Amino acid sequence: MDRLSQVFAALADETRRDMVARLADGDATVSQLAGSYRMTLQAVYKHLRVLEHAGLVTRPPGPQPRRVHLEVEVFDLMDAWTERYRRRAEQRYRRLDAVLAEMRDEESQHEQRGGHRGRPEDSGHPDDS
Amino acid sequence: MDRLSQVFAALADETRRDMVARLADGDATVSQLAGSYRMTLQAVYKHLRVLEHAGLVTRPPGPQPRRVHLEVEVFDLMDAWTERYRRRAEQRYRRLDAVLAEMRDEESQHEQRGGHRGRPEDSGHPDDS
DNA sequence: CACCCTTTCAACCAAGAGGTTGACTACCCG
DNA sequence: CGGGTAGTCAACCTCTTGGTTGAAAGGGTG
Repeated sequence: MDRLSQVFAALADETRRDMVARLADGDATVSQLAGSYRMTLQAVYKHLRVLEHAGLVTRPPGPQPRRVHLEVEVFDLMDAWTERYRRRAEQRYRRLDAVLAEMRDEESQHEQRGGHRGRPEDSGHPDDS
Repeated sequence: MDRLSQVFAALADETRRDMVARLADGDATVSQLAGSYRMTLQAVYKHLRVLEHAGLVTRPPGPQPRRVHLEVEVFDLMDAWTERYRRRAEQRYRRLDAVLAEMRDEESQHEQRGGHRGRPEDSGHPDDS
């Protein structure tokens, strides 16, 4: 499972998102966190491990009450991904607008002509995910 | 399952993320999409339904080759969420920096004094996810 | 109408995720 | 050293997920 999948999967769970929210206000220990949820400590611990494997959270080793720390930089990963495709889609819209504008221009130049219904499709996409 | 969970869960799958990438370059039909993956058309269709339920994709009803359309606005939902907690964590850092600076100041004012090791913890968090 | 292509539904299966209980390890403090 | 608290591991259960095959609708076009 690649990194991005792990991050998205980690945040797809409401409990884990709530933990992130909780940790944004300050580090906490496993048992402190467990106090907030109606499930066993072990279940909370499992959630924590998911967040940890996704890199959303770190637990610097040390003395007994180990504190869980949120690593917000991981959000940048998601942002980069979404931004990439948001941008592409927007560019496509702009291109489409341009094409439509062009068609309008042509139509108004030589008024009334046959219906040209060519679909500008089928441009092979370069297959990067 | 709430909306945000659906969106994150939808994007937690590599195949579905690739579909989003593919659709960012233009709408496509189910069978066109299916051509790109080494799984049955029905499996692709299932993925599409997940994306659709998450609101990441729409399929305006109409004549037979139904085209799948990407709805990038949904990304705003995720952005809003991440931004919220990123901001909180940053504010917390700033506050921590301020506290540390203050401690340094006090120390340098009346040089050498007893160790005051009060942990500024336990501020009840307002429990919103 | 009959055909063909696209889309959709349904039943089934293997693997994974979220949760539980129970036991075991690690550390701190008296 | 002994006990208590915090953290961890492991086995088990159930429900969901990603995938399969097989079959049924939908809807243009000859």
